[in-house]
Amino acid sequence: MTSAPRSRTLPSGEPRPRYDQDSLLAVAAEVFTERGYDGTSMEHLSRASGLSKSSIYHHVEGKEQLLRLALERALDPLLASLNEPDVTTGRAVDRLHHLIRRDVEILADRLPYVTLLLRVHGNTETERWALDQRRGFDRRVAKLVQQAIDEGDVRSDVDARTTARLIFGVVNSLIEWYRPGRDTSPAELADQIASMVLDGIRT
Amino acid sequence: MTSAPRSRTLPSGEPRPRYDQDSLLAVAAEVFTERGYDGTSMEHLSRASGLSKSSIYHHVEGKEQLLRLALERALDPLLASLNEPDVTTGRAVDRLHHLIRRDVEILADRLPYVTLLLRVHGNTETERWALDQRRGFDRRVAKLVQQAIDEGDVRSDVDARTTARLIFGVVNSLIEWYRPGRDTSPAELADQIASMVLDGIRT
DNA sequence: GTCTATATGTTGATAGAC
DNA sequence: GTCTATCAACATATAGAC
Repeated sequence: MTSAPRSRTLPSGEPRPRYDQDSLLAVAAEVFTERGYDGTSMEHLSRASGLSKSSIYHHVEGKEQLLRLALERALDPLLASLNEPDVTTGRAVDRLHHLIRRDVEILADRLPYVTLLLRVHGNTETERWALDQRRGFDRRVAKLVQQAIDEGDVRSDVDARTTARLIFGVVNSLIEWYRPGRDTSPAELADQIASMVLDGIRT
Repeated sequence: MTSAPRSRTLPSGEPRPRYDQDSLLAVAAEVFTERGYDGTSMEHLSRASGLSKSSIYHHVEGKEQLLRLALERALDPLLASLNEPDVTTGRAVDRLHHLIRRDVEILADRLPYVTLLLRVHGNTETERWALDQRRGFDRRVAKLVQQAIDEGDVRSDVDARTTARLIFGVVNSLIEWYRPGRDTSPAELADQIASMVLDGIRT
């Protein structure tokens, strides 16, 4: 698991992330991702982290808080991507292009966290919250696609909502097989995908 | 999938739901699909089916057998689609077109079963078996894409394996939102998707 | 901050009456 | 074929010593 420098003073604004909580979170995301949230017991997390079960409770309130923190690791950059300059200015089809590239990069960068996000079932309050955040994201992408259709750059024989869903169907499917390091670089992959997707949807 | 009571008329008194293995399976697939396999307890299945837990054990050996039967409902037609005449004769790009159309139809027809298949984590023997079947399917699709590249009909700047994965990334993402009846007809959807995908990957 | 030991509830599965 | 009652195993979480 990744280790982070511990004693550096961080810029104010966010509560100082605790080293132990962070590395525990990385382990938890990996195990949740592999076994599913429900299929993961505190015993599994204990073995994977090398901590006893009760020591884990020293760092986090419980299993569900680990889930929430891990999901935020995926949701924060994804939601932020919608507000980046490249995605908020210019022709809609170009903004869409940037968004696709950006989100492939985020997915590659935060793979276990995004994988977790995409596999969540609405069994707990935290899971339902995550699903709700995803829906909000999807809605905003659909709006962008609609704009691109209105501007005449994207085919209009398929409706915007469907097109938006298919686009992120492709992007999100990366979690099933993409492994940074082993496969193409994130930037190159992002180019290939954006190119294929746009060839498929353009007028 | 609706939890179908037996078609037979029941003896006098209350219309107690009677189940055979098939209708129980439909309920199980629905609940597994909604809550995840690990997140589903026999108690959940009991409530959803109207049977007591122990009555469920009269029909099936246990929870994992329900999973296996449900997964076969998805895997059988998917694997069979690879051997259909339209998919085994002619130019590779056309066979690919047929395969995409066919699998969108299968997905629409067996939605809860395919959804379950695509969400499985390798925690149990049955789950690992399903993952293995999926890998075999993917390999055969990748071969077909490679043929289409060799025949000059599909772009060669992205490798066959990646292209195959992206194609079924789109198709499989349907489980996230497609609902037969509410949305476009399966045939129409299959056309739209095949069209977009092929526009994206053709030379 | 870590551990062992344990409280308390839920799980998949079984026994046996009707 | 259905049910109620029950089990052993395992779940999340806590107590308290070091």
